Amino acid sequence: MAPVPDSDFTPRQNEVLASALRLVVDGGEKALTTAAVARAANCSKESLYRWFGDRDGLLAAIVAHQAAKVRVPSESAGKLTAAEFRARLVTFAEDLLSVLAGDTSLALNRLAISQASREGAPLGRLLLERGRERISTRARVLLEAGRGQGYVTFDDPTEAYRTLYGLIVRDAHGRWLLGQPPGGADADFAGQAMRAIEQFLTLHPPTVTQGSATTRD
Amino acid sequence: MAPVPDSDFTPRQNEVLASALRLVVDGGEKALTTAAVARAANCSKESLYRWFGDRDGLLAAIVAHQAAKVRVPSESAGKLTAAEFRARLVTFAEDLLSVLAGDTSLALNRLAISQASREGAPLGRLLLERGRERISTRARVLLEAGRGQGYVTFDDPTEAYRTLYGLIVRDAHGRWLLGQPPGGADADFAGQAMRAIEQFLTLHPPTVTQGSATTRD
DNA sequence: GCATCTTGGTACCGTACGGTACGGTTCGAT
DNA sequence: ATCGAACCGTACCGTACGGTACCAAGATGC
Repeated sequence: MAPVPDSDFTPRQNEVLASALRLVVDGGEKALTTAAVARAANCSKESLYRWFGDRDGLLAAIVAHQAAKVRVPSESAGKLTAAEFRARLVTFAEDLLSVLAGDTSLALNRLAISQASREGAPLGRLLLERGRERISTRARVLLEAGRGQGYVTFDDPTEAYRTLYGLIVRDAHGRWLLGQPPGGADADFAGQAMRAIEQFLTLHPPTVTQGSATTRD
Repeated sequence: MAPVPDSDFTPRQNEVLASALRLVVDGGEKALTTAAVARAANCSKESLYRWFGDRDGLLAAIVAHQAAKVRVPSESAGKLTAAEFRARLVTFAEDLLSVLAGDTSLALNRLAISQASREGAPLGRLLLERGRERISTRARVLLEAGRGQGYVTFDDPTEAYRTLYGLIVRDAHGRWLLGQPPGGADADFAGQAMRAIEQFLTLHPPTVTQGSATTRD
């Protein structure tokens, strides 16, 4: 039961964390004062401190709370045709762009980045381990499945994933983080995703030419 | 002569801004209090406010000050051989990685990102316009010169540049911003640069096979 | 009814920081 | 020599925020 305990937080605490997340998404870190959280969540500051220790603990809890609900479709990827494999890649790319462009992702990344100068950078590491690492794992599983079928070629899955990431995201994430809204060509996630996969498969071509369903442009 | 007026700041003011930059590089935004700046720069808070208006003005001045000293090698790129063109691309890639991994770049990007939630996000726009835009312009000039000679193929220079950026930087900048130090394979800027250019030229191959100095694998 | 626990609400404290005022000093202009 | 501007150093003020203490209300057990 408890398919995923969300985190080690009680329902009430998760409720409070959701409120806090709303605050930080809307107003940035500056808006995330303990008093504001208490008011927004209808709880007392004393409870906040009892549950999360201090403000940093609250921040960490917010990140953990959100990271816990990053559900990876698990992919399974038992047996795929070449076209299915390609479609999975495109879907992954679209998902990645959607997530990175989302309000919560941007807000949490900004939060973690702004705290990254502090020694240890626990928030950044949390985000890397529970966010990016999960996503990259999903992609690597998919890539290795494709390689097993000869749909794609590479030596190091991590290296291949990083190239894939670069082709999908390019400089968009950086621009979004700096406040430039996803407009213009950015917004066409589907088109960006297809282009990226096209390029990726050009760099890591299949060993067997099967189907060649994709028309070059 | 004042080879470049740095900005519209007096030498003394630039000196103060340099001190402030040191502060923010070392200790993050939290360390950048007006009192600390005044102490580090041996100037009075009153002067800070007279010169820069308020704290936000100071932040903007710091960004402008640093952006002003981003010197682009201008490239000129009059007539290049294929090998020279390729070498220029590799150099650009190495420069880009070096800059992005540098302390000041990371500190200023963190600063601008942490303020990006504020409406208008003036710091982020400043960084985009005076930092990234300058760099991308340099790259686009180079790319168009290469296209003129048939060393590379693309339709839209901006699109091509973004792909180039993605292949060079991949997810490294994001990881660095989150506090993960440039270690392991990341640190090999030269190797990363060569790989990226190799991949880029594979995606945007020359129209004329001249020299073919690079062994494709 | 009574004790105990948890939680919400409010008041409070200490501090840190943005911003201002003022005295003293240097330095160039006249 | 004198004036005035710019500037440094410091003291000061108001506020906002992190963190704590205290009290009231409901729940639970006996």
